[in-house]
Amino acid sequence: MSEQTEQELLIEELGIGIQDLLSLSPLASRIYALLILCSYEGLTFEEIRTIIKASKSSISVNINVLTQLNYISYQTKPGDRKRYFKLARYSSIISLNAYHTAIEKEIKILGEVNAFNKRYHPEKFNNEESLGIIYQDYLKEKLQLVKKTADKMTRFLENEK
Amino acid sequence: MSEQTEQELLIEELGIGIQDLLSLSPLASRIYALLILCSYEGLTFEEIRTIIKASKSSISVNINVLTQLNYISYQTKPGDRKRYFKLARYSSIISLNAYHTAIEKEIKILGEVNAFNKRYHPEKFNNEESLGIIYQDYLKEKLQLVKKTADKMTRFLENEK
DNA sequence: GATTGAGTTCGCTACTTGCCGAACTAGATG
DNA sequence: CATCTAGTTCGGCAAGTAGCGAACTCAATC
Repeated sequence: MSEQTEQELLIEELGIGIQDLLSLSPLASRIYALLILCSYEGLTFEEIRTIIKASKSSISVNINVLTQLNYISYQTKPGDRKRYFKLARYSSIISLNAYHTAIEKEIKILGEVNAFNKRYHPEKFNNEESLGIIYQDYLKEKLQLVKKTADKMTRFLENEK
Repeated sequence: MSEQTEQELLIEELGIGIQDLLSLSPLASRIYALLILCSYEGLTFEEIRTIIKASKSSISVNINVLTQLNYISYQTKPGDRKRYFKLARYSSIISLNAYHTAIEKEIKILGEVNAFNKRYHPEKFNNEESLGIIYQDYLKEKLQLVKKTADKMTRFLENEK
């Protein structure tokens, strides 16, 4: 299988993963996937367009979304109007942070649910509390893990700057 | 604030959380949320309908979806045609397992991406490998955590049967 | 055997999403 | 100042979703 074909298949597969994980549009996910696979030197608007096979307008909109979210960034070169798109340096950390926030919210809601049950259904709380607490612990551990990973990544990126 | 009002607010909040987390429809998520809050004795179709304020048909469809997915189940009583819906005993474990599968898939894709980069962009792999490996480790730890939690819950539920 | 009650099925509508093409803008370059 | 190139904006269309109401089924009861 050629690099191109292999890349195309990976973009589709990875794209769907990204779509589920970050809730981006299919096109935005494919662009993100492409830049994960080969953005070291940066790809131009036209290069992205040819590989992804979508209209100028859609590419434009979705590149802007990804830029806004800090998932991608671009460089320019003197005497060259094109922009060279690549993964944003801290993109992985950005998305981990978004995940961190989501977990915090889940913990908050779970706390409210537990409080509600404790107050209005104390009779069944023996049961619920324990399942609730196991889940609460799980969320807290996950939060730790995410934070630890983000820190590890930051350290790594700072080092090789 | 009355129990009712508080419950309604919690259903909305928790419902949205469930919707994002399990990708269920808004209505299915609200029903699930309701049963999380007060399903110990089981709620009838009509009770659910009055609290959630939706049409019979929509309630029917969404209850069936939740049942299919093993998130909820029901009991019947002799000489009573109604069904009494409640959380399925293992619902939390069911959803943790779904999550487990999703993480495994993510690990697989990440492996493919790393292999692709190693093969076609070895020059930049020093960098990529390290970020890739940090993320790989993170996913593996998360997988462990999910498994551990599911086991803990299973043990708990077996015990108090 | 007619009626009631619990739930299902079907057809429809309103809304949202994702993308496209065509027209446009703005900053170089001849 | 005209032109070319990189990218944006706008209007619209096609497909998918969520939910509704009305008609239906099927079992139990009178």
